[in-house]
Amino acid sequence: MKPTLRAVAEAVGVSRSTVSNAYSRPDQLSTELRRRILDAAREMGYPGPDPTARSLRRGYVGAIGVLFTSRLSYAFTDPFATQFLTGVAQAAERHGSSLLLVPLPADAAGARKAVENAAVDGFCVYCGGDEEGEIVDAIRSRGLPFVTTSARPRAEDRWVGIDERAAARSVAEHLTGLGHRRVALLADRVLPDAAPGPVRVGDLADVPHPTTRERLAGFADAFAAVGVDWSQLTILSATDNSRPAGAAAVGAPDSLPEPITAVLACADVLALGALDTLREADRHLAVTGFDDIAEAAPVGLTTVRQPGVQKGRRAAELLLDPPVDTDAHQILLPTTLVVRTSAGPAPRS
Amino acid sequence: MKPTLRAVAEAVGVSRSTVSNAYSRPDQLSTELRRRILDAAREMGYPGPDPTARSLRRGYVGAIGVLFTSRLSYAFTDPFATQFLTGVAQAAERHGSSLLLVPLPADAAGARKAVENAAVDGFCVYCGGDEEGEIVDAIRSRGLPFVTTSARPRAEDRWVGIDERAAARSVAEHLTGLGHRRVALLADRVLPDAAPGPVRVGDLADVPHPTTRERLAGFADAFAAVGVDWSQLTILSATDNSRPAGAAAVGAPDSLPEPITAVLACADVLALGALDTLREADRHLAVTGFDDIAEAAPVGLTTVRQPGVQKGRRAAELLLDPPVDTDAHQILLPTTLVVRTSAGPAPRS
DNA sequence: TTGAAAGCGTTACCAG
DNA sequence: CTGGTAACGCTTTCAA
Repeated sequence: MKPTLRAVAEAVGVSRSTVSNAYSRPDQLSTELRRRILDAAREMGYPGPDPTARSLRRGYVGAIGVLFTSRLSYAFTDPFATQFLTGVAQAAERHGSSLLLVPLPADAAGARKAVENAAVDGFCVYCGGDEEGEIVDAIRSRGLPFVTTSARPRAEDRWVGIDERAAARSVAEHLTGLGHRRVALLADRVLPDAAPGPVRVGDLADVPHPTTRERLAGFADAFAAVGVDWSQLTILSATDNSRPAGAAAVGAPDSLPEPITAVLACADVLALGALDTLREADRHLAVTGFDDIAEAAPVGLTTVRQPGVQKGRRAAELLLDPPVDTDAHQILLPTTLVVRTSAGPAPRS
Repeated sequence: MKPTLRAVAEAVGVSRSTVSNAYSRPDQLSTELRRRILDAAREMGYPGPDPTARSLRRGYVGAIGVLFTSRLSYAFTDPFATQFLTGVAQAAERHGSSLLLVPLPADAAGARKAVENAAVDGFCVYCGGDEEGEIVDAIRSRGLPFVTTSARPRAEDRWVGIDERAAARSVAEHLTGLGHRRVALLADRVLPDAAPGPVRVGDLADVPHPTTRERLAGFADAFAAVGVDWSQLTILSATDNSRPAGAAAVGAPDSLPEPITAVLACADVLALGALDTLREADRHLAVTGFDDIAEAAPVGLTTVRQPGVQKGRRAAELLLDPPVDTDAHQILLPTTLVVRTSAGPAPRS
């Protein structure tokens, strides 16, 4: 039986408040008495105030939650997610908070429940898909602060992110500038249950994931500007945001519905996978990525850089000490086109 | 003002227990009543039972803590730590638990406090240094279960790990087999405040970190077996367990106290750093690592593989559903010597 | 500087 | 199946 604060109080012969003060407000009692209490506590094996009870009473937990749409183990496997988490961890650490990593079940009800059960002071919503609405709703009804990082939210909510569409457009323009006209766009789960490979997407609005939607739209913008419209673009869907899934999605490049000269991926990991497949097939198409993860540079991947660590850090800061000025509640981070060698000029046809 | 369970009860005209049951024990009331309660709750904006209050009452949190000795952001940066976390996350996820990542301040008192304040059901102690004693002590006095992963603990404690010494010895024997006799051992913080580079270590017992101590001992075993004793080995200390720190520790290879033909690192990241420096200096020494992280294969690093993901997974499992048989509370994982190209035969002198 | 009283929001037990 | 009562372990006024 663990001793409680009460037991210590009785043993020392003081009131519970005094013992509590000995731990939490040393200035409220004499050094000598405090010493006596702490000593007695140690002797009795009292481990200090129970964190749960303390949280309940104080209304403050000392931890922030990070919500992952995909499997939790993903968090440590995906390079961009890792960058983001590093940033969050930096800010949390400085603030003295812990990080609660919350895996979200795929079903909306389960996700809601996960949010409702997390003992935290606020949430970083990392990359929600279409279920983000449900999640945000659950957080809001708990009355906790949160920061989102994908599609731009309501004006009153906190957000840190990039201009997805413009960023995507910038790589795509690089490709149109190089003469590419027949291209494939590669993204994770373009449509809900798509098999790996080409899919028909009648309308961009059908794409569930907002970030993917924005990036595809950005790509499309650039091609539209040179007279290539949406229906002429090949869309490749991966089953996952991972290198193998990217490789699988490209499949047999020669059997694609349309001949292409370039692949524009919505993430570096996908682009890397595409490169794997193409190298295997000995095809030399132009490939571009998105994010600029560490693995991109060594293989010369042309991509758009977004500051992942900073994104995480600023998200956590927004949560932990929000700027008084509400105008500063939404932070737009810069992106840069990083031109390397993976995307050369289109072959003259 | 967030509504509470009590408010819902009053609104519906039932007792608090009934509302509570509606959430936590659906079988305790009629479907119809439950529906009415849940509907009313939704309407009032009641987000469901407060997680903190629930934890206090139930005596169960639904989260396990992972304790990091080094900076928290390390967790996502260090490849081996990442593997470990992935494993922990897998197990936690399956069990429906969240992961609380707890950064430990460098000072013992702070670390103790961090442990005492974490609202969790148990701890995975990842890689404690010499302060592990203090930490384990704090956990124990809270009466929570824990699993450690470094030096083998008391018989009654849970542990998952490898035979550090034998594993280290196996790489070292590979090197002695190749004829190496004058070598340097490279490790993270061999002595408490060592500057990067060579240090004198009179006695292995002076090395604070138990894992490092074991690995160095294993290396030494192999060399002792061929007549090279401890005092003839050069010890290189890094300031950190990272690639740059490894690079810095090797410093100017030609200015080392003794000429060497090989560097045995206690971690792949350090070995990688050493390789960076040596390549820079155009020196072609043999280099070996430890862990077999993903980056090891591409550069042909000879190393010892330990199953990182599995280590994390089994640690978490040991915590989440401990085997009834206490004999199974300590799990020894296998290691394998992985011979690649980074360590060739010693030059004939 | 100390202590008494009043919760924080739940859930468990047990009687009805 | 329902509801009253008593905690869970602590912190925080507020008055002494």
